[in-house]
Amino acid sequence: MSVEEKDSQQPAPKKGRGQSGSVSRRLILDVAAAMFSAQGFTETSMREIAAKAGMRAPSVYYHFTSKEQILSEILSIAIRSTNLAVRESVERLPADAAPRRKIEAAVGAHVRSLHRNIHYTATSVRYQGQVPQEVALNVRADRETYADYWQQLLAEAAASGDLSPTINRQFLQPLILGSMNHTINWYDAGRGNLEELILTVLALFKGMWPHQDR
Amino acid sequence: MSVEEKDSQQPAPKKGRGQSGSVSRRLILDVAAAMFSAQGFTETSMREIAAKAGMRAPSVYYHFTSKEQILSEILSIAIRSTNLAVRESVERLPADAAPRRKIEAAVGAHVRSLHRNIHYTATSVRYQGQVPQEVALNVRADRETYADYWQQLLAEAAASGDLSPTINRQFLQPLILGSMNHTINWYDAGRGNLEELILTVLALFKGMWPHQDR
DNA sequence: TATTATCCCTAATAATTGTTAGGTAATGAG
DNA sequence: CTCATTACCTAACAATTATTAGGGATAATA
Repeated sequence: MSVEEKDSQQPAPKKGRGQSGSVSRRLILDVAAAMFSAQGFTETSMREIAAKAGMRAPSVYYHFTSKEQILSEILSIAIRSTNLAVRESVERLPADAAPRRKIEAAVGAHVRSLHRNIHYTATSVRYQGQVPQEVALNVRADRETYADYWQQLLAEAAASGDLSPTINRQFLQPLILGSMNHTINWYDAGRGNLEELILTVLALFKGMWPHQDR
Repeated sequence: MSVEEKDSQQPAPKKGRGQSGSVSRRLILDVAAAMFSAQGFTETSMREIAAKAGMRAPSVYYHFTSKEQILSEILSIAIRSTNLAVRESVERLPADAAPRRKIEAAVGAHVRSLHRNIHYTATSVRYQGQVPQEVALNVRADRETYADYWQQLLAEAAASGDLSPTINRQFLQPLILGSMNHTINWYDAGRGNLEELILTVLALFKGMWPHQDR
């Protein structure tokens, strides 16, 4: 109350001797994600990360409290961005769209999101259940939120009879997400046509629908 | 010629002060595979491996020349055993079996092999293209042999019209293998029914066949 | 019994790791 | 100009790592 109020003002504090703080922070995340996904977490040292970000290892600790925090933020960014992209693509459909159309939209958005920020998502996919405990706790909520959304989509499809009865629903979600996630290991988005990959995934998964017509 | 010939005789050298050599060797591989698949390669130390095998770290070097050699053998065992199981299951079919039946047999054998030696295969799946260079060179041949076999199965199916034309064949193999391989991350073979998982995979993939009937 | 190969041991080494302590140059505010 | 904040730096540390050197006990062989 007694202090000055500085509402809706970006501080824009250009200080120090190097880059702006948030720029360096994002740069560290970017290079760390690239190296974690290519070599692995433990195989990447703080000295390597710092070097590629144009600084020395101890300077990284000005932006992050530990190496694990870097990993934790990378995983959160990956999961949240995919979660957001998938939701938006589904909500962009007509309100009365069939569950099958929603799931097809979600598949496309998931694959596109995977390959748009490949370094982040590849790190996320590669470290499922293999991250240090503290990191796992931080990311668990984001993971469950996303998994729940897919379960909801599938439950809608099942309720409306859009799912083939020969499909065990318990296995469906991990099978679908797993096969999409695995594309980060072999699909080179720089060379190929991502939309064609999505169409092939949808064609391959036609077995989940009771009618084969489109 | 001048030396004694001991043909077809197992040496069976029970010596030293601990277990028989080959028993310890296999034990080291088993515990290492379990820990590599659970924690990762770099996150597992030679001291830990040795402890679980009932010895001290330097003793491991009596059986293996390096930590990387242990990883290399684990990967080879995983790939070779799956390769063998898949081939045998296909060759067990009638000689004139349709390509579709062969692929379905291969899918079942692959999934069963994955979950039979889960520690070895999980290590293999998790370290695709992320292993030290020397290890990658040793295992590359085994990997390519197995990949070639699948390409052959798929080529047969395509030639006989058993493959849906809307499927991009270039993406088919990695998509199929990827979704199966990813089951090691979520499917608990101890609890569930593996054969039901296989049936669900086959049902889900029905989109690859031009006719939906069976 | 003497010998030898096998299988494991203790002790030690050099290298690398994540992280902390404490300092310094640049910038903007007063 | 003064001063505080920001964003980096060098130096150093304790811990852990894979690996080597060299030794000793066991058991089959001769």
